Amino acid sequence: MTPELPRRRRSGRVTLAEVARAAGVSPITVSRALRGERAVAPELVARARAAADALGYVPDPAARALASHRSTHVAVLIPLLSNTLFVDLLEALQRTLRTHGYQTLIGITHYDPREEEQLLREQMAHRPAGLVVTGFERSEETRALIQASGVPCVHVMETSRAPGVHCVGFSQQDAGYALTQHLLAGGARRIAFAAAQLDARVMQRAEGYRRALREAGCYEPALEMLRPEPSSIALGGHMFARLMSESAPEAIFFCNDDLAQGALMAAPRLGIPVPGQVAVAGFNDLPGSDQLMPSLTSVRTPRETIGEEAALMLLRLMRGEPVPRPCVELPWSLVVRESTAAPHEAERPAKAGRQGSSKAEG
Amino acid sequence: MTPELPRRRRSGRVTLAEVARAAGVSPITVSRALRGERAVAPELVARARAAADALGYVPDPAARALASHRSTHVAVLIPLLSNTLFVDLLEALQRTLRTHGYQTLIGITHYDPREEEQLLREQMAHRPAGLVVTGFERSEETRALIQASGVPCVHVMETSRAPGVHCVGFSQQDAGYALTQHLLAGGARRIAFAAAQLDARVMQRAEGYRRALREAGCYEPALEMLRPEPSSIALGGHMFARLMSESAPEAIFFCNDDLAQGALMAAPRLGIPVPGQVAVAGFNDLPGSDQLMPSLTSVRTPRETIGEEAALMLLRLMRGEPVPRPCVELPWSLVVRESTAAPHEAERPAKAGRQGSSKAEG
DNA sequence: CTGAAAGCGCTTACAG
DNA sequence: CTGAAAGCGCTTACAG
Repeated sequence: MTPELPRRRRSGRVTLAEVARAAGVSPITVSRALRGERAVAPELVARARAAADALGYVPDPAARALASHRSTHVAVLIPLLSNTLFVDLLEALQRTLRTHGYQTLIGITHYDPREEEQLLREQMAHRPAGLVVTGFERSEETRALIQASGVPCVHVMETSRAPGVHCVGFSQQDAGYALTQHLLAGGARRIAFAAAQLDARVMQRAEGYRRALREAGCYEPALEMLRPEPSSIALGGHMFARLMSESAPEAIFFCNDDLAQGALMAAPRLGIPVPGQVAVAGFNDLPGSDQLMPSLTSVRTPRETIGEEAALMLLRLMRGEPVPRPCVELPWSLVVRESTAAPHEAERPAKAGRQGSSKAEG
Repeated sequence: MTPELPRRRRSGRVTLAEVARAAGVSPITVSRALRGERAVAPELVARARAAADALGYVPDPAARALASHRSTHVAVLIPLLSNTLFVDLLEALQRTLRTHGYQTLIGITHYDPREEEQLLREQMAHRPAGLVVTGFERSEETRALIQASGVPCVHVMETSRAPGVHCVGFSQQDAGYALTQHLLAGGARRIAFAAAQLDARVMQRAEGYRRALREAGCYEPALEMLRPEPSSIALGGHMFARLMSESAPEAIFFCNDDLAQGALMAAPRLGIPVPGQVAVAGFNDLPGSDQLMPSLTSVRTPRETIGEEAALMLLRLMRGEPVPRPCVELPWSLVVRESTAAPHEAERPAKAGRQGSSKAEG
């Protein structure tokens, strides 16, 4: 007959106190031993670890967060999940953070500053240990919220040398410049820039495009087609059709592979040979770009590495460790494929040169 | 001169006690009022709300979780994020849960039962209020873990009438059957089934395919090409090339649009007219399938609705409310496009029939 | 290097 | 319908 104990509110999980009792030390010592904090006598660390393992102890994140004012959550704000670019970034980020005991909370902003602000407010209520945000374009309120919170924050995809800013990205402008130079090298002079969404990164690519064309003395503002709506494969097809009928450029730099893929899919319907009549290039090198006919020239962006590096930087910040370089700029590479082959190349059998790619440092 | 108070560990946030003081009631009453629990006098509810708003009170999720043994986190386990299918599901899920005050923690299993188990263990440590898992295929340990935890769980993408099981999905088999019937109706007899990944849902589509062909008296096991590796656009191209050279079927049912898109992209390189020589169909209707040339016949799957319905079901379970139907089966629709056009249709101008789609209930 | 006390901010369980 | 007390499981801040 088990005695009727006073009603408890225990959750059934093994607690630190139980581990301490088993190990024959105080709960605080177990806490310190398990967290690797301070100098605890090696022997006690071993005893604490053994007892914790034996009992299957799992620290309670809620109790930990309440007592320490810091959770093991990292809030991540990205514009979209329906773009492989951000999925790759997120997977790398999440994998790296998880290895170090942190959970990732994802907020999807849909490129809307107010949505971003709302998401951030909600996430801040959960006392995240760290924060990852996309780029630098956001509302003043959001910026102030981040600043005032004191939560370590890493910016991804773009770079900035501003003091106090932590970021991991690459030079969108340099990549846009290099891609445009590649188109110029193919002999094109009338080169269009076709973009949608028009976020900061897209506009930085546009700047690279302009710089290259100005240097070559053939910048024509009329050859820019800038559309504010979300980017999509279908939109790429429409933009391609309009561009070809209205200004018939010799080459088109689409601000991302979604649009460029749409152009390549629309081309046979429109009876426009690519690259025979017009060269086409994209950006980000998304799945499918290497398989289309013709295969698509693009810029391979280092999103996995950005995710990994950003996670590592944030881990240092969250632990209060010094960060060697607050601004990490990563290399990208130009991937040259059939869609921008020079005329004489285009006449070769379709398969030739498909795997060709040249690298350029960002 | 501010008096030197004893060092506190306050986090700076507004607490329930402060709201209570401002409202002139006890903290418990404010707690109850804000949570809408029990019958609190309407006047006190109003006072509590007003005070909370005035002070900008945000409940501390960690304290709440610690005291109540339940968090506001919902753990979601999905195989991948690099497939629009799951992204659409997840976005709907997250949007609906967020509206009701729940956060979503995403775990990506990569179709690996051990990874799923590991992720679940980590997430369970955070006392999730609810759980969403993909399908029914998992390790016995994982199943036991879910069962023993007592955490409400909803299964998505597939359905099961097993007692005690909560699920939202559609009949993968019926959809596979209907798609195969469509191919038969186009006059094809030698119809191949080409699949990768081979998860439970893919094999249910295969069952639908087999059922339809057996009924028509033309099932040939040799026309099934089942590959265990992950599905991709490139793999679809390879499988298409092999199928056409080895068994030259009249139609191919690819288990998903990734593979089918790869086939459509490879076809012109291989000089194989689609649908002239072979009809091609996919599954899930992913972005790009309507833009390719020829556009791709597929099955539009109700992933957004699944996400929404699963979230609503889980909300009821988490609140302890009765669930009207524990197994929700949603309709899908057949989207007929150019890639399976009958011979006489294929000769019409390419644009004809592109937007055509017929609906069938699942 | 180790520990007893107090506290994090909430909710449960019990009274009234 | 309302509240005083106790407790959730951990860590901080202070001593020794």
